[in-house]
Amino acid sequence: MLPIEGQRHLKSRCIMNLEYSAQSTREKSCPNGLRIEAPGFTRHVIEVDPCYHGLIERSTRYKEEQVYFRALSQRKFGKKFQTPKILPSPSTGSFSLKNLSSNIQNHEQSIEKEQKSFTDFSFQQPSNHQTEQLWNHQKPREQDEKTFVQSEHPSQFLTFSPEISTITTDSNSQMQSSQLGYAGSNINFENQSSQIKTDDGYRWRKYGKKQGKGKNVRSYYMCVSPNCTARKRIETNLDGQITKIAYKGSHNHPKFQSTRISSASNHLQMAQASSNHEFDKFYGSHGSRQFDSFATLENSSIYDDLDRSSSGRLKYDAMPDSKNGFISDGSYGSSGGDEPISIY
DNA sequence: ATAATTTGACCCCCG
DNA sequence: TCGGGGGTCAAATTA
Ligand SMILES: [Zn+2]
Repeated sequence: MLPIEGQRHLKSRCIMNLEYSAQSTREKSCPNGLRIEAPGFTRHVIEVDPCYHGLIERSTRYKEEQVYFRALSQRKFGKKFQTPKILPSPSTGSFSLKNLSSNIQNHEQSIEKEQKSFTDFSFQQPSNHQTEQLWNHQKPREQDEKTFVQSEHPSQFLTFSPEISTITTDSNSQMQSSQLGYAGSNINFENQSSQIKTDDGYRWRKYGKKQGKGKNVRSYYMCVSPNCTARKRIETNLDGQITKIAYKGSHNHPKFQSTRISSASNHLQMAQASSNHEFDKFYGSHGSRQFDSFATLENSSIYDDLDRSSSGRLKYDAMPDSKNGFISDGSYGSSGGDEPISIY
């Protein structure tokens, strides 16, 4: 699944290795540059070197300890144009990764991973005071530490002083950076999915992900059944372990999981799945163990209308005892959320 | 071609 | 109004 070198897709991305951004949560573009939101941090603004004005419009999320910035925005240039050849830099030209390796020191790992080139922006640190605190602790797990050392320049303002690069990454790049990284860190998606069952008899499609402040990541799923508006939110900690699961809305159909790959493990569901035809029994019997919390949800008329007025776009009527519309499943030890919870 | 995931961009609330 | 957050959309990618 991971792309291999020389694979078809070539992407160009302008990647900057910012040490400090390791734990940034997300970024937003702002008039003066890029705003980086990091848990615990006060906002950071990255000033963009003039030569990049208009070229760097937004950043992407960080992956591991890095933050990738994309230089051109599709919006600006049209979607079709989406593969920005990162312009040969105004100032410098493209470079190969070696150069940057020079600058960016500690990330050998990362570097090697990205054998492609990426841009390294050196940053200065005008004022950095409190910032660092964040850096120190927070480093999640082992891999990170070695991988990165972002000690020296935690800065609040970064300035790109680009040596730009032309990156031509082929897909492997991404894999290296992101996936590898994760893989390296003990848990990777697959594992977790396998070891921790979150299967509740429904099929969900992921539609969003967000890193919350601190150490949890929330993944949002919606039921794949047509017209079903049920949603599920899974929170995981840094290690990828699920710490909480919450539901929102109710299903308008029986459980169905037929499409599940008949992996040995899902027998029970299969059974139920097969009976999609009877809607009736669904209502009566579905109460499979822990997810009964659903029951509570169901009766509520949450979904009557989806007007849009609050979060995001759809609005659901406030549910009693629900947070943001999601009702956490009690059985998941909704304990603060740091502790991995065992499922099943 | 189809289905699912990824993820930057947005929306909305709140202080 | 900005900025911190939570949640969602949807085009692009992948599978
Ligand atoms: Zn459903």
